[in-house]
Amino acid sequence: MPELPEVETIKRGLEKEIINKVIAALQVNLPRLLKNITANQFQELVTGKMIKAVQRRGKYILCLLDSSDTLVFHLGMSGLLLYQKKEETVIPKIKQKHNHLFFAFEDGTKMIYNDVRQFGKIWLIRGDEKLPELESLGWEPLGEDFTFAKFKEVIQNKKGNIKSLLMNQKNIAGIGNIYANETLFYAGIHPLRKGDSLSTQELKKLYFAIKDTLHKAIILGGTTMADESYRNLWGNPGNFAPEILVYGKKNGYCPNCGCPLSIIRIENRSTFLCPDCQR
DNA sequence: AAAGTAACCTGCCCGC
DNA sequence: TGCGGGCAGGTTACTT
Repeated sequence: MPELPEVETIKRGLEKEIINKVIAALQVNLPRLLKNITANQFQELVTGKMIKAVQRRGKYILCLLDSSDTLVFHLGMSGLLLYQKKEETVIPKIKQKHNHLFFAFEDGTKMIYNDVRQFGKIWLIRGDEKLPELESLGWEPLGEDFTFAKFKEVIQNKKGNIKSLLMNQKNIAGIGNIYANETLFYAGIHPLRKGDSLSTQELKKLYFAIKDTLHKAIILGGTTMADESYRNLWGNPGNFAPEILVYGKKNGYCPNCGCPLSIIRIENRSTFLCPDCQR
């Protein structure tokens, strides 16, 4: 589910709601989600701690605690973080049986980690210990230091297809299937083109497509497809879906030239493209 | 070195 | 109505 814009939206929600809140109680219903710590240790190290800051790196959410440990979430395909005030109504479409982690704050509010498919992962980084998953991440696509020169450097000498290069988190952190499809369509580049075959002009188009698309998707609160799987902290859908031009458009037509879109599979992921506009 | 496949999970949709 | 197959916004490990 969540790619950079969705994760950023959740991160911004968390900044509004949980900064300076103390985790009074904790309930772990699915210990398997905890990756570098046992449920007992997790309880011990997180209970009573205050959230001092929230950050995003790629598709990861980091909650910095006053103990100098860091709580890290990766939402996988279907993970949700939901915030609830005391007796607030539960969001009907979200099934309570997939609530796997409960963080109860001192003020009576709570944060729930819900995940239908259970591909999400949670870590507790102790002090200044390093988490390999974070260390290996590539450029932050909306970062100021991610210049066109850096983008070109990352792509231009690679032999793999451009879609896989975009989705490889070691190159750029945060692009998933939706935004890879969309940005390649914007740039008019066929997803199977090799990285080292792209001209400077093509790379430039793609670079700006990435910056613009991700930026716009964040402004609109991310993408919630018809199945409504993605929700923000308060259970509301994002508004980028109407802006989507090719992803998920089975039997759809190119908004540029009107010809039928094709679907191919790359690394076992559905890839939507216009065979005419993307070359 | 790169590309393909399977695995981890549950749920939904479609065709028969 | 039910069943089976395929698919879903991610990542990793293993095989060709």
